[in-house]
Amino acid sequence: MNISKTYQPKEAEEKWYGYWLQHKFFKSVPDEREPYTIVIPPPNVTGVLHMGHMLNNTIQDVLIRRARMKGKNACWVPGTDHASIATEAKVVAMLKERGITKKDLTRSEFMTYAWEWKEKYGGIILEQLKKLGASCDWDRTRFTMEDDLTEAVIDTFIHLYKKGLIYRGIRMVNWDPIGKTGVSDEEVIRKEVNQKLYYIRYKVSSIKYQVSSKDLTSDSGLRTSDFLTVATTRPETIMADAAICINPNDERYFHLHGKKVLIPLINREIPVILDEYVSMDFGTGCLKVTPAHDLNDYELGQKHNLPVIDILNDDGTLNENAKILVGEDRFAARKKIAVLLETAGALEKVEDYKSQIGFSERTDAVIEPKLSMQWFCKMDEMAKPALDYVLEGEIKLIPEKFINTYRHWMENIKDWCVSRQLWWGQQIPAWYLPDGQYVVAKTREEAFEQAKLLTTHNSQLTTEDLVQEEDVLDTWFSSWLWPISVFDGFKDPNNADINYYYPTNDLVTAPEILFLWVARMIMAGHEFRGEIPFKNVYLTGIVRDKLGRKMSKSLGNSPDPLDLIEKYGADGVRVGMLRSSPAGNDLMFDESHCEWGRNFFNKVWNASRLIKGWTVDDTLKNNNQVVIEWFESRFNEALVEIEGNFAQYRISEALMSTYKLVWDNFCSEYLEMIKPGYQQPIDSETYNCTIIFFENILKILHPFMPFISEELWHDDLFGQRAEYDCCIVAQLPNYGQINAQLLNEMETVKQVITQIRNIRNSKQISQKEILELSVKANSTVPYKNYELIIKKLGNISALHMVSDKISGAASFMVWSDEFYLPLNESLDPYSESIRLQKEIEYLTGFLNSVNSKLGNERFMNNAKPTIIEVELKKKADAEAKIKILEENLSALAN
RNA sequence: GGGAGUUUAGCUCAGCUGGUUCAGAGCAUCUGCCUUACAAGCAGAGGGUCACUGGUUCGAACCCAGUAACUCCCA
Repeated sequence: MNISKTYQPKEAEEKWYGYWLQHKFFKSVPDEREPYTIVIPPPNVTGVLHMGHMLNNTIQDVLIRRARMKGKNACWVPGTDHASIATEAKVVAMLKERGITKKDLTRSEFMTYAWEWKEKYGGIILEQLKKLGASCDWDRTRFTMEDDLTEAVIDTFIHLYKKGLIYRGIRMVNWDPIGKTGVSDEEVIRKEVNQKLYYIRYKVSSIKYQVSSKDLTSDSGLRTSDFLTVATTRPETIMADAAICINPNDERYFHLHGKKVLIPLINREIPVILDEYVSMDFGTGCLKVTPAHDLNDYELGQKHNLPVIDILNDDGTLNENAKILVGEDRFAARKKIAVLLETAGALEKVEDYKSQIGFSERTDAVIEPKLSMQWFCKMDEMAKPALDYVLEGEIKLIPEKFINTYRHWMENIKDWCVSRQLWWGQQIPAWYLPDGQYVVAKTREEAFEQAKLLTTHNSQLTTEDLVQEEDVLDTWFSSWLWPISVFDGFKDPNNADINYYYPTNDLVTAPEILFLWVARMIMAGHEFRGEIPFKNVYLTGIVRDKLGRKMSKSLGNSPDPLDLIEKYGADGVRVGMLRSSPAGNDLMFDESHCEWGRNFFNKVWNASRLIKGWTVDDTLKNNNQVVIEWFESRFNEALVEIEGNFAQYRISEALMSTYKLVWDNFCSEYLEMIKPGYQQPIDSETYNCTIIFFENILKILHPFMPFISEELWHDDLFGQRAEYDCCIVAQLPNYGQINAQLLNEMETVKQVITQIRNIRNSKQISQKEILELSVKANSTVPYKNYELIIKKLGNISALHMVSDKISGAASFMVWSDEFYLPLNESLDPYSESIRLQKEIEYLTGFLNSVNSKLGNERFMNNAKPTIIEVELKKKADAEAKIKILEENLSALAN
């Protein structure tokens, strides 16, 4: 018998995880049972477990374990994502340590190093998930860049290209001039920086204009009608200007409509255009439009058909298009041009200015918006059915509030830029001919066949002349296929697995990737299988620290999940995470949650120690029948609650229901009620019932706390278990009868006990001092049935049913019943009368409010009959109680 | 700039169909207990202008409108 006062999780965690694996309880193969499937949101292969993963995977594990215990064929597919950007950065860092730079390597050499890195360090996170207790079918582990999944990516790209959904186009990317690469938005760190705002004068070139009086009174930047003034933080880009834009409603500038102006220093003529996009309040109200070097300007330029003049080289120096300062770095050029403008009399003033600037996460270079040729996937056609699935409820978002967000996004969807300027990933299967034309094909040979058809003038073309697109596909272009590709649905569209497991049931993920990932999986499901990929999407919150900051490595505010597991046990961390994390709401993480979890499983542990300490005496008769029946009812009631909570994905509520059942009802109430005196034996009937109750409790605890429940499942308490008789595969108990009257009566009895304890506390009478209790029952509650319970928990020696008040005794009421506790010391009549008066006062106020309701004709006419009934009962109860209290008060006076 | 959300006890959050004098839980606080399962515990207690302003209703934390603060997503 294990007598340790506290449960030691570590040993049990290792033992049982190994046991589960060894007995293949996580393994799933299609059979006749109903499937229940979850595909894991594949974590980055470079990743280490963070708190977000903990929450996310705990929820998935709870769902999958519950499904398993409900007799379903539960299949949780794990895997990792190749994460182009993050992994490539890791590999570059590794190479740097070895003194190798990426640009000295060929693509295939680089890929060799990258795979080496992946094999060595990748997938640590999956090992960490095991520590959490994740019951994934590890035999099914997939990787988004493994051969089969890569083939699926290439095939789907070609499929979409053939459908006309893939095209090339120009797009503004975040350019890192030091790293000489495009970086994703996620890798751009925005910082507030002190800058200067330069006010630059552009000369109006056509002289024909009329002077309006407004020009003279306006305090705008327009000093004379010969000039307009533009405020900019980037004077070095004026050579790339394509227009000046003003708001058409801006009265200050009506005279400029249709005019042209000259760029200072280079005297190139550009038009003044009108667009409401320009804010009249900011700067001078005149905006220089530089399509090549600003995203908004680019869009404005597209709208107004402006030329795109790119004046920057890849390294951030000015190129020939700039005409002046060619070869200078952009920042040096900024300083120099300010001087030139000043000298030319075109610089009106310079102001200090604060604004947000993007920096490259990796090189800390100021990000330069840069136009480049990218590959795109058309979205509008695919978005429509994906939107309908959600609007029509075929796919449920939990919580529902995300439907609005989803719809808004899907109705305003932009084409997806699928190319990335990296090597680690699936290289785009496009092949360029020497003349710049291209074909899309799976292999060089197929590409060559197609290319031959394109070239009429070049019969010399060989396969070697084709150059494959350098860019790889966006990582999401492989993850959007995940629910299909993990079951080989592309390689073999009719295989047993995909037919059985797809569509999957629940997807558990973070709301920030609702569009990046979830929406696209829905599109892919429809496009490639004509079916939804999953039925429910449970969106978790973001794990934040106590200050509300997102937990991140760079802030260093995230605890190491493995340390937490070490400290509080996997079970403790699991329930700690779940406790205050309703779907879609952020979780303010604090270690005290885990402490709470640890205390919870320790309570369960100690309950087992108590039961184990009992000796059974077969000759004893069962005095606890009413308690046993009550707990049965209470247990069934809790089961219904828990089931209801799960049905609505209120997982933290389900946990709280379980917690209350176990801690309050089972430990504090049931066990205390049946507990025999010290070193006294217990009757066999009560003991056997208790064992059954405890086993059922282990079952409902298992999805939340798999390790301790499995450990106790195999305790001596339950005798010898067969090898495969494990909690993980036990079937959840079915509901039985709920005796509502019994539950109500017990609530009343519990109140009586609380009141007795309360009087002890307030009168400073020790819990050990034995008292007698007299009951003047005005209701029909059969207190005698509960005599043993009241005696035991109230430390009462005798329970007298009386028909008269007892003077001089401490008294209290539960509903309309009167209770008297004669004390050794005499009561202070003064404070007792104050107490009674206060209570009467409160009840009178209550009664008045009820009476005013009942006296309100409109209430009587409109309220539902059941509500009126309740009010009438409240009135009767209050009146009866006031009457009794007044009697007691007058008795006190005599 | 566009969209979504949040605001309830000191803290973190519940409150589901509007109906128990305007409310619950855990943590924290206070009081008393080392009572032979558990001090990681037991028995109690205190603590609230349900962000603000209006409206609808017999009745509002809940429905509607507006305001404020904060958060997230997209650009």
